[in-house]
Formats: sequence, C-alpha cells, structure tokens
Amino acid sequence: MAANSRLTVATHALAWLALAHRRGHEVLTSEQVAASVKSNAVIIRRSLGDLRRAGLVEVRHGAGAGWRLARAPEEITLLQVHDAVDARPPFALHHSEPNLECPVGRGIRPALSGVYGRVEGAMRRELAGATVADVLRETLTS
Amino acid sequence: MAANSRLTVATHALAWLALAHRRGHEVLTSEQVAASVKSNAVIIRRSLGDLRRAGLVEVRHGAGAGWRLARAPEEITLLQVHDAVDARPPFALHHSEPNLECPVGRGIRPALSGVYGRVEGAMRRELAGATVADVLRETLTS
DNA sequence: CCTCGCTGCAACAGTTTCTGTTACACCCTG
DNA sequence: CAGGGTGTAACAGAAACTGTTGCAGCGAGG
Repeated sequence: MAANSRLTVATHALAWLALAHRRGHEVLTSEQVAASVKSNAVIIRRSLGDLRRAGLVEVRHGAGAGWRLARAPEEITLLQVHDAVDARPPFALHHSEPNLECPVGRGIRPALSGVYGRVEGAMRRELAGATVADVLRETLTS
Repeated sequence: MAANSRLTVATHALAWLALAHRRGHEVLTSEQVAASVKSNAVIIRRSLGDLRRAGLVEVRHGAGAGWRLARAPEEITLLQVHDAVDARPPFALHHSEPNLECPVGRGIRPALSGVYGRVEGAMRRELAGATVADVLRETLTS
C-alpha cells in the first residue's frame, strides 16, 4: 500500500473540480471529492490543502463551504501538481556514506547525482507538457 | 530509510568491479564490494544476484570465488541496471478503484496511464544514455 | 448572535517496502 | 575433501503512505 498515488489523487480531484464547475457547481466539499476518488475525506483535504498552498485551488469556509480551482484547468500542469503534493525524487543515493578510501566510493556520488538530475529533468519536462484540461479531455473520451 | 538506493548500490558495485578488473583483480568477493559501498555483504549479493540474472555480471564459486562483469562497462547502460534491480514505476494509480458512476472516476485511469507512460519513457531514454563506463569516468575525475 | 456544516490538523493504527543482520545449506576450486 | 564464498530464508527496525477518529475553529445564513 506504500506506493505513491498522491499525484493520481490530486489530479483526479482537480479534474473533478473542473468538470463540476463546468456543470454549474460553484464548489465541491471534500466529501464529494472523496466519493469520486473512493477515498477518505481527510486524505482529500490533505491533498487539496497542498494544492491550496501552491495556489492551485481555493477554499471557502463556513456554511456552503467547499473547494474550487484557483485558475483555468488549461493553466495547471501536472508538474505543478507534482511539486505541490510530492517532492520526493525517484532515486536515492547511498544511505550511509560510502568508503572514501576507495576511489569509487570517493567520487561516485557527484557522478550519480549528475545522471539522476538529468533523469529528473526529463521527467519534469514531460509532466510540464500535460495539463489538468488535457487529462480531463482524455478522461471524458473513454 | 525506505528510499530506493538500489540503482545506486548496483551501479557502485559495477563501477568498482570495472575499476578493479582494470587494475588486475580478476574477481571481487561480495565482502570486498560491501567494503567500498559500506553496506552488508548480503545486500551486495542480493544486488549482484539480480545483475547476474540479467546477464550483466558473472559469478565464480568454490575457492577463489567472486564476481566480475559479464561484458565491457561501455556496454552496460543504467537502464539495464535499473530494470535488473528495480522494476517499480515512479507513480501509482488509485489504491482502490475509483467510483465508476462518476465520469471522472470512470475514465481517469487510462488517461493518467498515458501520461505516466510518457513520463516513464522519458526517464528510460535518459537512463539508456548513460553507461557504467560513463559513470566510472566521471567518478574518477572528481 | 448563534447554529451548523465544513475545514484544518493532530494523533494513531495497519500495511508495505527497504535495509540490515544472522544463520545455514550448498557449491566448487585447489 | 576442506574451506572460503555464494544463495537464500527468516526476522528486526525504520520510513512512508493510506486510512481513521477526534476535535478545535471558521464563517455564511438565519
């Protein structure tokens, strides 16, 4: 159960907010979003809270409270969503520092950091090329 | 401690095998590799076992046992290493199936799979562009 | 002003994954 | 055939994520 579904949950929530708004619902509550994702309302609030801190959604308190997008779905990329909810890199270096008396142990960390940085850059470029509007459009055609 | 350092450990082991071979050591034992990585010999045997099943290293049993590369370090890409030791994708879909009565819940999984597949493809292309020889060269220049 | 619905957040349990450790059977070179 | 090293299973500990409960706080509307 430990695999990262945060980007999935957050994107699902955003797409649902976008569709509901288009259908005339001003806001959705975390319960309503949780019903579509089939998850817990607290999980959804945690995720939407991250998105709020990143400026991607807005929240309304009091009676008639709920969430809505803070900007058009065409202007929210999955990279922004990823950075908002999950900042963990795909690869980690050594847990304990390698043996510095070995030439490989001494120099391998910067060498691997370079490779990992390029991999992460490629990943980010791909995520930046997809928006919530793209996902929603593809979602509705299937 | 749960972050994935498997690709790091395996690449470190391969680079060390390559350098030791160049220096005249026919094979290295898992203890010798563990001394450079500063990890446990069993961890190294697990990692090298994965690489052996992928055909990237060879093992010799009996007295004078140990490990060596099965091919030139220029012909081992980090993508092969990654596939040998760690087949887990960076993003997961929903843990429990979303609500199929919601239009978003119904269609979002294939939509996200498409995006995630493109991201993974970009990652794999980048990993395929770096070899153990590249990493070793960069390691020794720092 | 007060009520009520929803958010915000802390605390905790359960699951999974990964590293590390011990133990032991097995293999094969010398 | 002896001994060093591999192969593998079993288990402990740490970390991350999801899920759950509980409760304080906010504010729109009566």
